[in-house]
Amino acid sequence: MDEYSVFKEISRRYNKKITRQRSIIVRKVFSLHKHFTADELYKMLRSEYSGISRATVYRTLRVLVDMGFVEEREFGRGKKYYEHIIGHDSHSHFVCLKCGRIFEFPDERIEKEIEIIAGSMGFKIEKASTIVYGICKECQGG
Amino acid sequence: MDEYSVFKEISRRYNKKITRQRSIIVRKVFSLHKHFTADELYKMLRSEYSGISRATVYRTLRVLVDMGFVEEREFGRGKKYYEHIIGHDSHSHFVCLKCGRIFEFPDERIEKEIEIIAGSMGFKIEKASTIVYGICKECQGG
DNA sequence: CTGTATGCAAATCCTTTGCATGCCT
DNA sequence: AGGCATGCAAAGGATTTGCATACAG
Repeated sequence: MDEYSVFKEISRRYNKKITRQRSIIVRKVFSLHKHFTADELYKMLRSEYSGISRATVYRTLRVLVDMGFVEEREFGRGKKYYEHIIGHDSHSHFVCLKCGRIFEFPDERIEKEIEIIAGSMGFKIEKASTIVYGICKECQGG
Repeated sequence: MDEYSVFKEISRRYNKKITRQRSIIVRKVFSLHKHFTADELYKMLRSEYSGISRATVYRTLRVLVDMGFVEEREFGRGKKYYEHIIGHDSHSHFVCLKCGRIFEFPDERIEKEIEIIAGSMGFKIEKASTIVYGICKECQGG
C-alpha cells in the first residue's frame, strides 16, 4: 500500500474529506524529499495547477501534521519548515549559516540519550528536535 | 569582573554605545534566569522605567545575541525566546505541550554525540539546540 | 562634531480566520 | 442533505525598518 492510500484510509478515520485540492497538495508533499515552507509549497503548486489557494495549503499542512504524515520544524528563521516522515529514518538537522542549506544526519544515539534523560525526569516524549547550526564543509574553504 | 563590566568592554570593541536605554535593558536581561520573549521583556521594563520603546528592546536583543551574551531559541510557538548565557551551564529544553512550561536539562552527553557526528561530516559547529516536546511529570496525572 | 541609537509609526513577513459558497460522502 | 472544505480578503501577531531627532564618545 502506498503512502497516498494510507492517507485516504486515515482521512476516513479522521472524518476528513478528500477534495481535489487536498489530493493534489498531499501527492505533492509526498513527492518532496526535502524541507519546504508552506509558501514554497504554495508556489510550486500554483505553477502546476490552478485553483489552489494559499489558505488551503496552510490548512492542509496542518491536517497532515495532525495526522502524523508531516513534521513541522523551525530553523531559527521565523518560519516553519515541513517534511514528510513516512519512509524516512529518524534524523536531525544541520543548518549551514553561510549557504543556508539544511543537511540531515542520523541521530539514533542522540535519541537514545534523550530517552534516558526524559525517563529520569518522568517526561513523556512526544517528539524531539536537534538542530545544529554552523558552517558546512564546503563553506569552510571560503 | 561582573557581567555588566564585560558587556561594557565588549561594547567598546564592537563600537557600540552605552545609552541609558541599553544599560537598563542589559542589566535587566542579566538579572533574568529564565526564558523570555522580546515582548515580555519590553513589558517588564515598561512597568519599571519610562522612555524605552519596543523597537529598542528588539534592537538591543539582537546586539546581545551578536555579542554572544544571549541565545535565541524557537520553541515552535512562532516567537523567539531569549536567555542569557553567561554563568549558565549548557543545557537543552523540554517543552510541556500541556502546561506550556519549559524545563531545562543538562546535555553534555548529547553535545558529545553531536560533536562526533559533526566532526565526521566536516561541519564546524556554531551552536546546537535540542528541544524535546512532550508531557511533563505533573501533567501526566490528568 | 560624527556616528550610533532612539522613538514612532508604518511596513513586512508569515500565518490564521470569518464568512459566504462549493463539493465530498 | 449535511458537514467539512475552499477562496478571498481581512485580521493577526511578531518583528523589522525608514526617517527625523537625540545623544554618547
